[in-house]
Amino acid sequence: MQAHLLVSLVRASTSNPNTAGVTPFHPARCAAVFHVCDYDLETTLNSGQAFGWTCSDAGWTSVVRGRWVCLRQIGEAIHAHTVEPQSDWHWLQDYLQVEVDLGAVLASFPDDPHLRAARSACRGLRLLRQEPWECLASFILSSTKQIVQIRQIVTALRLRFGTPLRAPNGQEAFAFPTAARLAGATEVELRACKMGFRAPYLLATARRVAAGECDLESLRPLTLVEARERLLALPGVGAKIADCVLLFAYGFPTAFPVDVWVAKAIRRFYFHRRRVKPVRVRNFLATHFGPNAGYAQQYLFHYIRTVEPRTLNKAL
DNA sequence: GACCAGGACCATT
DNA sequence: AATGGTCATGGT
Repeated sequence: MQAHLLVSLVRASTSNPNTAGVTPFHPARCAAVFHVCDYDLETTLNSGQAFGWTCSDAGWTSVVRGRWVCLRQIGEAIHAHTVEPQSDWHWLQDYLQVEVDLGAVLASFPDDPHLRAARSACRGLRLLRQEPWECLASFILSSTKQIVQIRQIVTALRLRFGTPLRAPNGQEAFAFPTAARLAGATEVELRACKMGFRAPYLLATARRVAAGECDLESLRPLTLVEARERLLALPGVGAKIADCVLLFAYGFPTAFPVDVWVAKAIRRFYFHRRRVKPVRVRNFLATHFGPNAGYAQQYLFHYIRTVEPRTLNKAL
């Protein structure tokens, strides 16, 4: 069934009654409200898939598709406001994936006890649709880093190399730096952002992307296998990071990133906590979780991290 | 102070 | 194919 999305636009300063009949909405406003159900914005923005959001009294702010934006959820409404007037909000609807029928996604999960527990522990958790370059670069920086540290590195990168943007009250914000901008940096400059041994990987991949040797937009129409192969050819991109980008940026619904947490969850929940051969795990992952396996992965990740964060290591 | 973090890569078995 | 070492940095 179609997700019932309602986009109502908040009256900014002056309303124009003459636009009725042409479009129900004022063509250019700086605020909008998305009515959503089964959507937990905070959980979603904090779930380790995107690293560019900061929370303040005003709400969650970041730069999406080149626009500064601030979000705040009140009940079943996500309020958004921007600096520049917006003629449409498809860029944000797409990023937030507000039209996805989460109930249908969850219903496609296999009905096993662990996913049932994960579903009730992760109410409203969504997958976003990020921009490929920002997602790819962020996850190159993610290897053996805690989520809080990935955020710190991404923030440092934005401040140091990011594209400046107008923010409210005459302030300045920074979008995630382009591949071209990072390609012109040095490894020493990148290391100053505390990314350590990941610096040469990020630099080399940025140079390939900036040089057009890997056109991230051209991956969109490819199959999962083809797109994965292209990503795996990039320096610093292995199976896990490739799958993150395929799931979080390109929206391949069966991409299934396996990090240390998901590996523990799989072993614990589905293999009696025993050591398993990688090929057995792969066969299991390819068959058990269904058409939205990537979503199931995100639920397992969030579930095992939040519900039992500390007892796990001893238990295993 | 030890252990670990949304890993990739390379050299050995 | 699969294990082990190495690579920075900082949270817990």
